[in-house]
Amino acid sequence: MLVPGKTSGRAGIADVARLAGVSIGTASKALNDRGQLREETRARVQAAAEQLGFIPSSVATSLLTGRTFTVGLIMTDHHGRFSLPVLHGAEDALGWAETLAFVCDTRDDPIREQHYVRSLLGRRVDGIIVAGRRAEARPPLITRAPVPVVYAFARSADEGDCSVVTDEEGGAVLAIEHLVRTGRRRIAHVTGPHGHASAIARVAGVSRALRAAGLEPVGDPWYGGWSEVWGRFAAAALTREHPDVDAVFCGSDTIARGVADGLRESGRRVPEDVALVGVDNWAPIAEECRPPLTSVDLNLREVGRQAGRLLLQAIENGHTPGVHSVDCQLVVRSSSAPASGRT
Amino acid sequence: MLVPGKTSGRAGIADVARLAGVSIGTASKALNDRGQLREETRARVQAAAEQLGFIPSSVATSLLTGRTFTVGLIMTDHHGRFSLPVLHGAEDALGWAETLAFVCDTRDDPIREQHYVRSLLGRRVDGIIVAGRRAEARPPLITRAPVPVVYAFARSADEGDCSVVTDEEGGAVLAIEHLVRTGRRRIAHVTGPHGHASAIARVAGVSRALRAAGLEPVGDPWYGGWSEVWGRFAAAALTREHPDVDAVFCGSDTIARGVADGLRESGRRVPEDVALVGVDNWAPIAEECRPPLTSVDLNLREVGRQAGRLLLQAIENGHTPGVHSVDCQLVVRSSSAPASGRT
DNA sequence: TTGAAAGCGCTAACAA
DNA sequence: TTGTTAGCGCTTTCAA
Repeated sequence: MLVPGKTSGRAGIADVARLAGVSIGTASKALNDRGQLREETRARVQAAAEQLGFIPSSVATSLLTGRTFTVGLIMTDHHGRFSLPVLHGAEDALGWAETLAFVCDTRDDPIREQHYVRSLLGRRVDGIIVAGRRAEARPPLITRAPVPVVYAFARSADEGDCSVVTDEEGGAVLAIEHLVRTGRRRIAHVTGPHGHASAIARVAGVSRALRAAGLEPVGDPWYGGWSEVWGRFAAAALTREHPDVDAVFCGSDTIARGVADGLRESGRRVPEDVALVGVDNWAPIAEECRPPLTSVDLNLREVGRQAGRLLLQAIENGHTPGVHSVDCQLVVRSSSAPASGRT
Repeated sequence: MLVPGKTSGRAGIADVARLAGVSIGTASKALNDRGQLREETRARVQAAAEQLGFIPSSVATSLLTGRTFTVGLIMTDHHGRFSLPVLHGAEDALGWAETLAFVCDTRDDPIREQHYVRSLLGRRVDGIIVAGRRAEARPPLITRAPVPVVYAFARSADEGDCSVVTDEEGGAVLAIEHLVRTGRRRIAHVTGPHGHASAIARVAGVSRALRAAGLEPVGDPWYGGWSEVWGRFAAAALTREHPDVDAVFCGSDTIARGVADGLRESGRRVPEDVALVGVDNWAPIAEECRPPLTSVDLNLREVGRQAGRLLLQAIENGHTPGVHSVDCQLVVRSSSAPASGRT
């Protein structure tokens, strides 16, 4: 089955050495700028390598050094809305092709996850990033990994692990502060399912920020789904029950878009009568919203960047346990423009 | 810099052999079910491996066999709407962790692409999948790769390469046929920018299907952008210029959603007065559309699956040049329900 | 300044 | 049935 020595047509260092008329060891030194070599020799070897299109096999050096400059990125989020930005951030931190990432989509299946982890370990990855799909804590990897693991976005339920998360509560605070600063006083909160970790965190942030501003909430938080339908429904009910509402903070851009449509259809103008802020800053929704939606960006890319950085650090200098939190960022669009001259 | 022999705490086959009281060679045979061994020995070795949590280093076997069971997946599509399904399909074909994929996002930067390719080649990937972002042909990889390359979604401009694409023209035909079959006769086509490959292919499909049905197009194709704003604008203009229009085929779900809103706001009911079909079957848009949108699915996952399959085939049995086309699939939702009893 | 040789973890011939 | 050895492609001592 295994045919040894299937050295493809690729040039090896032996070919380079032969072409340059030096020994393999000398060629190695020349190519890696190590040791003491005559400049002429070095140049000759490099020219030979160039000519042959020599690309050193990192398989060989990995075997030698025990390091592969390779990590695993496990994503559980099938459509990638959350995992992709994390991947991009990780790529930033991993130095654009310095270290490469094996991406594994587990489809939320623990069996598959285990498979992937084993496979990654067999490939001797230097570390693993686990990118979750939601803000809930997730169970740690089943397989005990002999390499560092960093959880991104969804933190590990094990406090001894290293996780990077988004400060969702802080994001809500940002949103409310923005609304207050732009003159809104009657602020409602429409969010996703009751009991959902993100919803809980944001509700906490809303309360905190409203209290700090000396404002009463407009009714209880409105729990529902993450859909536009829910947003439209909530908008209708909200204007009926609290006709004086002048701002709505929504648990997601999707909800916010529904609220925007719902408000418009019940005769309220956005942002003149009611300001709107969503969460996710998901371009296809936020930018197509009428009007374009002010939104809290979860800064997932930065989460990925941090995760990558912490992973490299763990690989080089050991574990950094704990939950590392990344701030959200408010992206202002027209849906929250001040009603009048109030600033 | 390179510290040789940094054998981490991981168990190696030598440890397994020692624990089982056999030689390394014997341990290898036992673990790989090769050679003739006493059953008892095999079991003892396997137990030892189990106990030590031994996972064989594929780095070593890769060096030996010249095959890494690893591929590169280059994506140029930053938000992953097109590349992710391709990745998932590829994972299907690559046998869920049998072969692992390094995912590289080039951000459409040729320099970065070159970097990644070199890095992949250094890691001795068995092959490369290049997942494009649009239906336009793309220039082939700059670096001549000594391994098979398959282009997915965006085909290579070089006909000698192997590409897997979606049959966009066929998708348009599917849409028109569906509309005709459900009794529509005055069918308009609103699409993206003039000159865009996808738009061109779809326009061709529309003409073909209309001609086959013996119908006249309702005016020329409406070229614009891929946005909802364009859809809304087009809907208004369309109903003004062609009040008898009873169906609109849109170049994307986003456009279709704009058209849906535009129609509703000019007093047309969807689907009672006007049926609507989009392209992409992008859940967050198609499902949130009012009403939920019938859409042509590009079958990107199947594109990825094919690409993976062709790549493996190329790795094992050599190159399969040419453009391989995958059919689209119509996903029917309420936006195209028959107006009355006509079937 | 260069070459020769050992060895990374493992498999597969060959020897015992 | 088991052990020994060579070697995959490279880096790095150490000797020349």
